[in-house]
Amino acid sequence: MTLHQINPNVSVDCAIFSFDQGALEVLLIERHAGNSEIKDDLMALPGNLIYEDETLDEAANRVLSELTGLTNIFLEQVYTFGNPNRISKQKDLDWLRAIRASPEARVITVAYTSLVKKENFKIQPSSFAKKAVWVKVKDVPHLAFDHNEILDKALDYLKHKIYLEPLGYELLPDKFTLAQLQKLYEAILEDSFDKRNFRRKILRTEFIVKLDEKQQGVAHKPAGLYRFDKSRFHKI
Amino acid sequence: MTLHQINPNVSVDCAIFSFDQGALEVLLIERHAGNSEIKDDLMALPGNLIYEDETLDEAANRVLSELTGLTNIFLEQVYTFGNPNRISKQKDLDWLRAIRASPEARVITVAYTSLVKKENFKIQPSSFAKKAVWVKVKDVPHLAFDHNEILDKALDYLKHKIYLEPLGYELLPDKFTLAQLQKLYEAILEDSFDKRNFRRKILRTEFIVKLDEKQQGVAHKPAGLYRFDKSRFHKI
DNA sequence: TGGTGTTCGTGTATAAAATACACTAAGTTT
DNA sequence: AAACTTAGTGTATTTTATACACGAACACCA
Repeated sequence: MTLHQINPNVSVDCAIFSFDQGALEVLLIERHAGNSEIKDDLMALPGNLIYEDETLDEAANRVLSELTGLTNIFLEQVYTFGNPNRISKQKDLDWLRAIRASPEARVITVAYTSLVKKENFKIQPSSFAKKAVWVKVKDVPHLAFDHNEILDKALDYLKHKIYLEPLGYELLPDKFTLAQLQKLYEAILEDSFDKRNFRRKILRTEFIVKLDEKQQGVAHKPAGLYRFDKSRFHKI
Repeated sequence: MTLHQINPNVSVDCAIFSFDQGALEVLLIERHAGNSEIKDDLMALPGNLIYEDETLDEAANRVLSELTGLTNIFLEQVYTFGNPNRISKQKDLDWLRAIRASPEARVITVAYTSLVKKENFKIQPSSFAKKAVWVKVKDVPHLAFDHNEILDKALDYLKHKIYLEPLGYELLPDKFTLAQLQKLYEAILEDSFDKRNFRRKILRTEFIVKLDEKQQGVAHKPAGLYRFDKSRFHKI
C-alpha cells in the first residue's frame, strides 16, 4: 500500500440511489470518530478528502468504496459546493476536529451520483463510517454539513437524466414488470402517469423487451416480465 | 482594500459567450507574466485561484471582473475539472512559475459560464491579462491548460440549456428580427431549421412579442422587430 | 422609373406524439 | 364458486413536428 498525500481543501461526496418497494433510497453513513468520545448522531453522504495524485472521479470511487464497500460504480459528477460557511454546525466542527489533520481548512466538495441495484452489492462500512444504510429519500433526516442540499441537487440531476436515458437499467432487477418500471419513473419524477399511456410510450422505445415469463406467487393476475436490451438503446 | 488569503488548490474559469454577426463568440485573454521575460502565446479562458473567504460564485465574478472588466454577470457553474495532470504543458508550467506563489500545486478548477450582449460591456483587461478579446468559437485556437476541454463542456451546457429557456434574451439586442434569433439557435445547436417551422414554434411561446417597428437601412424587404417579454416566460 | 437583387413573411397537408378514458382477463384467497 | 386484486388492452381527440414554394417589400442601379 502506497502512501498518498491528502489535499486538505477538496473533498468528494457521493449520493448513491437505489430503488426498493416502489421507493427511491439513498445510501447514508453514520459517521464516527475512531476511538474518540464524540457523540454524533448525524448521518451523512459518504464523502472524504481527495488525494493529490488521483482524479476527482477516482477519488469518488475510492472514497465510496472505503466507506461503504461499494466498488466499480459508475459515478457522475453533479455539482461543486464551495460556500466557505458550508461547515458551520457545531457538530460538524467537533467531528472534523476529531478526525482531520487540518480541521479548520476550507473545503470545497465535488458531488457525485450513481444508481445501483442494491441487491448486487454487499454494504461493508469501514474507515470512519460506523455503518452504511439505505434510507428512503422521503425519510432522509437532517444531515451533516450541507449534505441535504447536495442530495437535493443530485435528485434534480436524476430527474433531468431520466429524460435522456432510461434509468431503469441501473435500478431494477434484470427481470421486471412494467408496473415496477412505472413506479420507478413516478418516484424519480414525483408524478404519476396513466398506465396505458406509460406502457405505450415506454414500449415504443424498443429498448424494453418482453420475456416469455410471468411473475410468480402473487395473489392476482401475474404480470409479464420484461428486461432491458442495452443494444437497442439510442439516445432519445 | 482588504487582504485576502489565496487558496492554492482551487481556481475558477469562465467561458463567457456572446453572439455577433450570426456567430457565437467566446471571451479569451492573452495572459502575460507581469514584467517577466516569459514569451507566452497561448490564449486562455479568464480564470484564477479563489480566495479563502469567498464562495465559488463570488470568485468567478471577481476573477472575471479583474481580468476583463466585466461586472455583474450572472454566472452559472458548469463542471469541475480535477485531473492531477491537467497542468502539464511546458508553457503552462513556465507561466505558473512566473506568477504563482505555489506554482507546483495541484489545482482543481470550477468552470462557469454566462451569456452577454457584448455591446453592453467595455472590455478592460487588467492584472495578468494582456488583453481580452472576443474570438469566434469556430476559430478558437489551442488554449492554455485544459481550457479547450472546458470550453467544450460549456458549449454542451449551452446546448442543453437552450432547450429549457430561450437564451436569446441574454444574447440578442433588445430589438431583434426572427432571422437573428433563428441564427442564434442554429449557431448554438449547430443545426439548421426550416424558417416557417421555426417561426411558428418560437412564436407559440408568447415570450417573444412583435413590435410595431421594422428594420432600417437594409437593401431588401425590412424584417419586423421583436423583443422578449420576460414576464410571459414560463419554463418549457 | 423600371428592373434587379435580396430577404421577408406566410399556409397547408401529413405524420407522430400526447392525452383522456373504462372494462375484461387471470390468477389467488376464502 | 364467489370475491378480490392487479394485469392488460383500444380509440378518439388534441397537440406538435415536419416538409415544402411563392408573392411582397424594400434598396440599388442603370
